[in-house]
Amino acid sequence: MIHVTFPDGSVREFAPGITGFEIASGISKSLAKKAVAMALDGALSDLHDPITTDAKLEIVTRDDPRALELIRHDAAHVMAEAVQELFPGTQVTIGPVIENGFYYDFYRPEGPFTPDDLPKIEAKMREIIARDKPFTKQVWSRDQAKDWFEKKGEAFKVELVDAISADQSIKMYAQGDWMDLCRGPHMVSTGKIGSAFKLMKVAGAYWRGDSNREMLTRIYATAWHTEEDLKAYLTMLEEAEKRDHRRLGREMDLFHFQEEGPGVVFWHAKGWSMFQSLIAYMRRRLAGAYQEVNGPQVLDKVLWETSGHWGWYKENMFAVQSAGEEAEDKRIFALKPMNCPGHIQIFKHGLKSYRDLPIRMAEFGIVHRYEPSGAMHGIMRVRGFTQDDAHIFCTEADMAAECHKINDLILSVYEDFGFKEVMVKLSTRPEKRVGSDDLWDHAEEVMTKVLNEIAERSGGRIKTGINPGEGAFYGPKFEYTLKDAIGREWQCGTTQVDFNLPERFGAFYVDADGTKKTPVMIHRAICGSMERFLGILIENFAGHFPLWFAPSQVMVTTITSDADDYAQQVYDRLIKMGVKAEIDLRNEKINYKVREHSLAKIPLIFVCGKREAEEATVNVRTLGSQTPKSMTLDDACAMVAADIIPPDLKRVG
RNA sequence: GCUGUGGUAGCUCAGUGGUAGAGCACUCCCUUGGUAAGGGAGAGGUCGAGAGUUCAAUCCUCUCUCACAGCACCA
Repeated sequence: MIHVTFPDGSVREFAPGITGFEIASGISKSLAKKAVAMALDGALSDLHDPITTDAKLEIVTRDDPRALELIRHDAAHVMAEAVQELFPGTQVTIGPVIENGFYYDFYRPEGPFTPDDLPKIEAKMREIIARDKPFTKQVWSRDQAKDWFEKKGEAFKVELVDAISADQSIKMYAQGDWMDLCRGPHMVSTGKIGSAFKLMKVAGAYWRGDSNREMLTRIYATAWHTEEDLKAYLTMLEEAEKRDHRRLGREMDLFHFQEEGPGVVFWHAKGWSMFQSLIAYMRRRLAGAYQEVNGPQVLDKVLWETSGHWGWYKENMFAVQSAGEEAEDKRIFALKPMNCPGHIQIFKHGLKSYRDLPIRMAEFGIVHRYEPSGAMHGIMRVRGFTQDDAHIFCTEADMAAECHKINDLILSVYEDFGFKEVMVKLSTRPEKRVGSDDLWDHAEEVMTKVLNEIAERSGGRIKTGINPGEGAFYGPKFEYTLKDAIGREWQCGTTQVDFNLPERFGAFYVDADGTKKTPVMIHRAICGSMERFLGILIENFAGHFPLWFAPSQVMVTTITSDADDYAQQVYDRLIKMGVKAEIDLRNEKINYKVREHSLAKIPLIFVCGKREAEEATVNVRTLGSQTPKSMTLDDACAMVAADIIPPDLKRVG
């Protein structure tokens, strides 16, 4: 007999081999009817699997949160069946569950699916679900599975069977007449999938993610417990689209792109004002600890050969040469893709003593990288961008302390922009690397210790983790990922220890004993790319920036032209105070002006009418509020003066 | 870079093998209106670029380019 423990703690005895379904049926008919799967010691499995050992058992019903994964997975199988029913000759490959849904990759010699095919496939899926055929499992031998797929012309499945390690069984799941290789588990029948799903889009995807292999046609879909959940998800997508930085950038007149400059940003006045606010803020945060420098934009390729970029990174670099056909100077220069070689030249200029270390060299460096055309995305991924870059030249003994200093700064900066949830991950040695194992052992040891200290000091607020093998070839690194207002994660900051570059360039300092020593170099960025960080801010705030960061803070506007002079005085005063104010004296109704400036997401509208002019007041309308508030001009100015102070300056009082 | 889909006025988009249309925005006129669109008139486009087919191309074909979605990439 085996002992089965139920969620309420009770234990019952059963004969070995009893199934979850049998147990559920024994409890109640309705439970058996509602059950879709079971969890044995927390692991989901098929309801009809035999239970052979003592275990904790939970009967999983369709409304259980864990069933969602099953709904999606089952739906993927149904999608594959629907496709093969509608389009014979289409090969199935893989169809995993992903965040918010699932996809299935198909191979079609006659070309990819089009969006027009989706409604047909979806209708067929609903038909299959209505048939409500049970999912049944069989364990096959490797040869049997290969043979079966070969006969069906499923070359990709044969490859998958081959890839399954010898110690694992080959499981085949059938739903009616249709059968697929699958790890499982599945629900009891296709009918349990329900109707809250929708095919979203078609896309190309490489077989096994390898750009040298076949391009498959992928169908993405979303699936949920209920129609309400589905609707909520679709609404969320619409919301995300509304805060797309490319759209807001246009609507708020921040920047634009045009054909002649793929991947480079035309910053308009308001966007540039934000850009400058960000840099001004960062400069204040660096003051005292860092020296800001500026390296040249264009340098002889020889320098990039020394740094190794010309070998490693050439495909991503822009070469620059005299454009004159008659020019004698045929030297090839490169537009800098990184700032480090420039900083090392500055470090090398003049002898450095151990007393000078650590030297923290910062630059808001503009770099150009030839990104693949398909990689570009608004201001998030561009070919020309500004890094808030710094390089710290220090001794090995300084490393841990410097990493901590950087960490404190990064977390504090993120918090000033309202990002409280941050994840720090340590990337360890990759396969291809430079430096001895001893060196890596030591560096990883130091950084692991730092990582643990970061987690401890934050009191659990900062989550940490390890990315094994993801380090740079020249050293381990920390990567900082923040979470935005709608839960998306963005990797921004990075701290990278480098044993390689200082040596390549022959950088050294004179140590206490008079000998030459190679410094350790730490690369670090906080925002990463200023352009991208601004994009993240735009989407995070959906354009509703905190007052201190808004590119346009106050709009002064009038109700009638009688108040023009007064409004002008208000505007002048705000400008003198350093407020980013604008004035709108147009002969338009106040409704019209309020609507326009609200849509432009200007945080404050100071409405001036005849009454305000007489009483020296302004009527303050805050973005998002329907009820304006009358204030004396002095009070309104005092309020604005207090609220435009950036958070770092507010801290010092 | 790969697969697919697109590019028509500043923006959002309609449209046709006989060289173009709407709404908003813009300019002017009327209107001076108290918190999310007052009314009228006007101006504005080499239909992404090049080549081809055709009597005729914005429309069909090809090449290029840019954008979008996904993949791949992201020292």
